[in-house]
Amino acid sequence: MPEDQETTAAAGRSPSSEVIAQALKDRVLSGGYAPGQRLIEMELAEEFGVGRGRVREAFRTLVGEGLLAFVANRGVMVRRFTREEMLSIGRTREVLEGLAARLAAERELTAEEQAALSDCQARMDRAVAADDVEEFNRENRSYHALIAQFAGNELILDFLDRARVPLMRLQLPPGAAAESMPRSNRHHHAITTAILTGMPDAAEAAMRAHVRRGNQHIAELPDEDFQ
Amino acid sequence: MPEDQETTAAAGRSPSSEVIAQALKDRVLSGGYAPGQRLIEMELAEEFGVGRGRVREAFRTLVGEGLLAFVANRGVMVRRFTREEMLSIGRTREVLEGLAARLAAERELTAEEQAALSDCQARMDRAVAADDVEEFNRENRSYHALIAQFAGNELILDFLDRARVPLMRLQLPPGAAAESMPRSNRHHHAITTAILTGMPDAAEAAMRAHVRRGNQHIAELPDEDFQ
DNA sequence: TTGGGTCAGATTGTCAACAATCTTGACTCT
DNA sequence: AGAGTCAAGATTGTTGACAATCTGACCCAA
Repeated sequence: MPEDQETTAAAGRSPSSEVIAQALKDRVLSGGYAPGQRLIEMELAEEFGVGRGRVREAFRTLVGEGLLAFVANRGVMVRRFTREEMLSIGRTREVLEGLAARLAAERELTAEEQAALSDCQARMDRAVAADDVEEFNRENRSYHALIAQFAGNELILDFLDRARVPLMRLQLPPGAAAESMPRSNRHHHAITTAILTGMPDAAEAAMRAHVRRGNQHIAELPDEDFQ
Repeated sequence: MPEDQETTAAAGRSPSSEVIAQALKDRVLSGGYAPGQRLIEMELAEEFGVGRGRVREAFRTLVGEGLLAFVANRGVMVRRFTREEMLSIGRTREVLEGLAARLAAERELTAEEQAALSDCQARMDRAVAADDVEEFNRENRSYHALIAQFAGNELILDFLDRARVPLMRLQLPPGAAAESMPRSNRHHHAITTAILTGMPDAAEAAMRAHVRRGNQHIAELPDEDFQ
């Protein structure tokens, strides 16, 4: 991967441990690394053009954040989840996304924020009309990220990042398969309306129901999807 | 602190980075280190009898877990929270504790688990009757820990650990001051009953109300408590 | 006094070398 | 063939030494 080399190593001279941690985090969250994949200190040290110590420290940060798993004398690997764990995590995601929706509805959103939410909703509507699953998934991700951001609560953002890790493994946001796309978008409409009209209870309830429906989707996946 | 030296350094030969991280974590959570206090690599390296690298890696883990704050070229310090941050975190804690109560109520608790919960409740009752704030605080902590454990969801345990960090700073669980002790315990009774009788909705609602009331307490603290 | 400059000590940042451990594959013996 | 053994290579664990940076005290001039 030579172009990757250029973007990461050649850019700023000698990236700090934090920069490396962020780069690795992005790769894990975007699915660049597969779950269970082992990360080799030396390889990454060479790729980033630094000593092994810096890579080790980046590893430790990500272990603390729960993205990587550490085994003594074997190094780190991208954390892997069983179906039960994913369902547990999904349950947690349910209340956190619900809280984010509530907080967004409680806040006085700025005109720009309201527009951003409406625009995102409109793009999802178009994607559903065009039956474009890819586009819908993209916008769906933005939609949830937007709401979490509007909540204005740093910890929720952190926690949701972590709670979304296992979803990457399934490539697509749960419940966004072709058949469930229209239903998912109906949920979105209920949430969008509740937030824009300032109804916290309704926003939280709608979001929780929405996420719960997605988790149900995970429960129904065949065993093969979990190795 | 010479006796501390003995308990940590002299015990097992050369503690690993993880052991050091755990030891530091305990000190932060138990108030052994004050918020804002700077931790010096060399000091700790000598105390534990290891090189600086191991201490640095322990630091990085704790930064990832949100216990320590890192500043480039200045090292780490025990993380300090503003009142706003504490309220944001409290809000998150509200839904997480609520979910834990719900999951505990949804599960079929074993006889032992039911007894443990009842016993804890009884001890709190006695503490209230005896007007023993110290004892009530201790049992209150056990009570919440017990419920989180009964939820059987690893991630909630992790998240709640993190969300409870800023409370340590205030020495006592919020809402457990002498005057609010009876009210706090009335809440506990509602929660205990809902869990033992298998009423998830009631358990979650009661727990959320309980935690929210505690957060209100934080909002009313004088500015001096936040430095 | 006050503002700024500068220097020494303290502390963190970084690496490369060596030690310890694990993994792999070939080899042997039954 | 199968199981056990061993050695070589790969990878992680650890440290000490040196470089870079920050902090605070001191000094001097306006």
